[in-house]
Amino acid sequence: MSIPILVAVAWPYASGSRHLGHLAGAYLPADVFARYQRLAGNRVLMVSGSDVHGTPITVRADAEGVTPAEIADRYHAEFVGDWERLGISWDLYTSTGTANHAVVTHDLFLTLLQNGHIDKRTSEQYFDVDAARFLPDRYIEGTCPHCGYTEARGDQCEDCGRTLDPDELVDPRSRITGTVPELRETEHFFLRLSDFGEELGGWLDTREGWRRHVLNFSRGWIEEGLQDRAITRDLEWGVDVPVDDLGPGKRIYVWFEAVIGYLSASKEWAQRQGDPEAWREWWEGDARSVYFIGKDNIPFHTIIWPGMLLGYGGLNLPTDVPANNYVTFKGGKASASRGVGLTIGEALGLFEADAIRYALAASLPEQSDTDISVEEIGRRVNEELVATWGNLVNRVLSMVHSTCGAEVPGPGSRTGDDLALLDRIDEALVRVGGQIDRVELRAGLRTGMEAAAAVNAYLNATEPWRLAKVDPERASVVLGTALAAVSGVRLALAPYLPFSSSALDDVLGELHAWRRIEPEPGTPVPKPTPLFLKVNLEELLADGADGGRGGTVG
RNA sequence: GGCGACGUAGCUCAGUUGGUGAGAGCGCUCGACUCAUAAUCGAGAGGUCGACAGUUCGAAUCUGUCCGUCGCUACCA
Repeated sequence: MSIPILVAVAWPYASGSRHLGHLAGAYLPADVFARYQRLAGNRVLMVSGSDVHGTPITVRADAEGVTPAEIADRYHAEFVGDWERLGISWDLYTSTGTANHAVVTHDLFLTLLQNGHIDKRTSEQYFDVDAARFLPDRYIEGTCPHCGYTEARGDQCEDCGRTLDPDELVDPRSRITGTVPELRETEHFFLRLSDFGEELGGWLDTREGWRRHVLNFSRGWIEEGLQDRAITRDLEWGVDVPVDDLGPGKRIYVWFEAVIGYLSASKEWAQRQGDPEAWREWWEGDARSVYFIGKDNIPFHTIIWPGMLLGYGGLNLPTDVPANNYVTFKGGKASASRGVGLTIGEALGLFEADAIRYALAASLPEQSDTDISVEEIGRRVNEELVATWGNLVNRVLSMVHSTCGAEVPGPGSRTGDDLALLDRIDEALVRVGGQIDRVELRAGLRTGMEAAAAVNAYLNATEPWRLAKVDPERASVVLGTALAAVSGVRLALAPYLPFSSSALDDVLGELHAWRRIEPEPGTPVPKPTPLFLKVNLEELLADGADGGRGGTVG
């Protein structure tokens, strides 16, 4: 039975490099899930893209003296390169800067407006007279009322860490002109989230299999009472507002617009397929939609986006939002800007892609935050990935090469022990499939590695290197069995380790289904090269690649 | 301050709705093997499950208090 499954993945913010925490939080788990579902025969649509709007990008652009588009383009290109090198298997990776995205955003906005879920309200905001524009919180500086820090921003004091409102600042001044801003009335559109509180609460109560921290967090939000939220801003950079009664200088705010990316990307994908209506298969009826995000994104995906979908009507709400917790580096929250943890690019300079994928998949913060370091990644790679799996492949292929005439042997007559091993592997495949389907990805990887260990144990028990001298026929059967078992383990690990998996295509055949395949007898088996490189930790650390200082900041 | 969590073997982490003697990987000790990237396999040692009090026939698992850690509380997403 083939099911349409939308794999919706958090939109990375194109304001700077993403780090391993982001990778472990959303992109890697989504990719493992999607790769498995495709092998299982389901119709996967995996989409995401770069989020290119919002204030931090304009702040960075101002600081560097370039346009926001240049910042967004730079990091979008970097992300695309990261995904390529990591093997993240998008059906479409786009951005929120496309014309299509604006069209879809306008459709959502206008429909919600027409349905009465968006209204217009007036508030007071700081206005820079010289620059003739309203100022986002981050564009206002002043003295922190709590600690006296003179460079505090309108949204937060970076010295004492407290969050602020701009009107709390002593001696506020504009970051653009340095003049004293004045409060002026401004109009903005608001999403009437409060319209959906009851319905969303009821919907959450029907969710089964959701992670506890995701449900707790979401219910907490609803119990506190949903606040209507402004969805436009006084900005020049963003999707424009599709009605003109607000006047110029207003844009749709990123959090409203970015989540729409899941839908606009699906539509863009359909258009590229030459079948503009094809997206409906994943958004209507009996489709599954699974949103892979970090925990900081939970309310946007369990409250706000579902609310928008309810208000729009006719589209599926998320089936599951298996949000991850954080990966910390030596106890500190990863942050590229503070030099804590490794960016994806830095990590790819130190480790092979599959090595990174393995180490992170083994440490995914599915239940609680997990801690990682360069040393820990290296240890996982050397003592688990290389020792258990890479070495198993190498020892089996080496023996087949040297004792089976350098080709895949026929099955021969397998004994009960041989068949028991293969049964064990097939059971593991069923288990791994179930675990990945439930997004228990660490457990699935563990199951796959245990299967590899079982093959190692089988070899130690049957000792084909000795049989080769006394009973070549039996040795051939054992090695053929071991190779068939390796074929199954390789499939179990394929969603996690796509590069090393496909490196075995020549000997073991290409993967097309979630079912162990018998290697084709007679297939040439050359002298193997190691599947993974061992990590030289001392060298890495001597080069200063310690992933930052770690520890806690602030 | 408010909110959400977390504190389980040396390290990193699992422990569904409370109930056979508390688990895994790695590390450590001992043993087997030597085909394989000094890799593998087996056995073992090691924890009063942060502290205190309570509910219960019975709690790592529920309640309260305390100590410690983290995240959120943004016109970041």
